[in-house]
Amino acid sequence: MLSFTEENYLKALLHLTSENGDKDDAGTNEIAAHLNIKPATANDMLKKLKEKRLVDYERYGRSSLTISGRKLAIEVVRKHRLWETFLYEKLEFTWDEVHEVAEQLEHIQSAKLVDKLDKFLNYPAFDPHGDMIPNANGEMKVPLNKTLNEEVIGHTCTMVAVKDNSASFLQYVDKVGLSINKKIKILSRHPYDEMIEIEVNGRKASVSPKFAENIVVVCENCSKKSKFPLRDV
Amino acid sequence: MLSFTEENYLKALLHLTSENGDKDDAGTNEIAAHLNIKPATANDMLKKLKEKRLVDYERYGRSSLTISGRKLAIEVVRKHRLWETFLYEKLEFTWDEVHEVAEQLEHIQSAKLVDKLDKFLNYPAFDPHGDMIPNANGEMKVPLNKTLNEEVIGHTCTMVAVKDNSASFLQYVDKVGLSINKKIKILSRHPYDEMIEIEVNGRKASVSPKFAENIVVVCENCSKKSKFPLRDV
DNA sequence: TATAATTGTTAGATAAGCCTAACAAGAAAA
DNA sequence: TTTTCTTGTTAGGCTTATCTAACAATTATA
Repeated sequence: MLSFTEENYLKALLHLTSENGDKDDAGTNEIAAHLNIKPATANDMLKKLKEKRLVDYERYGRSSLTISGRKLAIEVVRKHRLWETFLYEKLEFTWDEVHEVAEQLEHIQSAKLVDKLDKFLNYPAFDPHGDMIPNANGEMKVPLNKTLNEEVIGHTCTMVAVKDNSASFLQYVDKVGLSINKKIKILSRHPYDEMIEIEVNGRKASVSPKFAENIVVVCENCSKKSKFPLRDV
Repeated sequence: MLSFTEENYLKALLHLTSENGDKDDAGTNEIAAHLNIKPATANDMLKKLKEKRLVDYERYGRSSLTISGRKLAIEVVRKHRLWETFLYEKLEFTWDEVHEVAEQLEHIQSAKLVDKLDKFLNYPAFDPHGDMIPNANGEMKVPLNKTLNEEVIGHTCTMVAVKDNSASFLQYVDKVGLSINKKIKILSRHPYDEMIEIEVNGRKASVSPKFAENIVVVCENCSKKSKFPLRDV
């Protein structure tokens, strides 16, 4: 069982490597800065996590997660984003309030809790910030930054974000029955005026290309790649 | 801000005093035993909590909570029982699984979270074990162990427990739309056969005295006393 | 390549929360 | 009332996670 602190180091390492792009390892100072602690402290912890076989660390070298470390880190990220989604969707928190509380909730130890929460939220793929939520196997759908207007007929996609934040547009979105994480099925497209027939929550609606242009979606059928790939152990 | 540990000491003291009846103070050994730690450790903490004005402690004397200590302890109990209710009612946990996870969740710091959770659960008065949940002011309704059959016409009561645990009875309970924490309004009683007309979730139903005899309720109108009274500060 | 700047490490200290072992105070019993 | 038992306290240690200050290795620069 890991301490809160240890979990936070793993999470930091995940974010500094796989997540924020190019690099696949991180320096001690960098890790310390990310966690708002001193390099000396991070150094001690890296040695401890190396002992536990969660981090690859060598004296004066850069550090990265082992496979087991990565798995645990992804589990923490999964919990964080599920809790953020819960706070936002069920408890009326605003998107900017969720992070702080989720930082605490992500450390609750109970496999059953996470799985039941996931089910309760209907297996969301994205949190209120639009970040991907790993599923129980650590896999994620990578968003393709497609708009609803570009979606293939017959496919089912998930709404990720809006491009237009005006009150009038958001009210329209609401009226159609759409919101973040809603599943949208593309039924057809009228050749005459390009109007798109969609289905949301079993309810049909017809939207214009202009409207569809401002809805960002990810298509479950089109993308399979994981942001934090969990190579086989 | 209190640590998890400090919160647990306050909770222990609350349970050893106001809750479990007669005594209104607790000995050092008793507190230590309740928390599964050594008396020496408890002794240190009692001195620390006295410094923080949360506990009344004197050398070689028995300890009790101050008004502020009691308030904080009740807040922890409130959170514990709200989380138990959430796990049971929303996440399909069984009543014997909720405690362990709630022991962790009760320490999450966020006033907004507690209040929103309370609202989300529709301000429940009892947790899955039938224990009273303090409201935002630390007040609780004391159950009177009344059965539905004894309830006054016109009053609204809350279902707390069942006396008969047979499958056939529980299915009947379910069919009528009843479950723990459901609010029941007593509409009338037919003089001919003593059948009781009730309203649950806006739905009317007619139940027999035999049925009503096996439903334990607490009447919001009949009891006002708090189990952990929060005297005025 | 020699020096300067950056980055990483070690040693020693502190605070929280726990322990054991020895001792002191108070209560009960002889 | 003296002895014994129970209860509570103190002193000194341990671990985790943090710090500062001094030092070492690596990398960049002149």
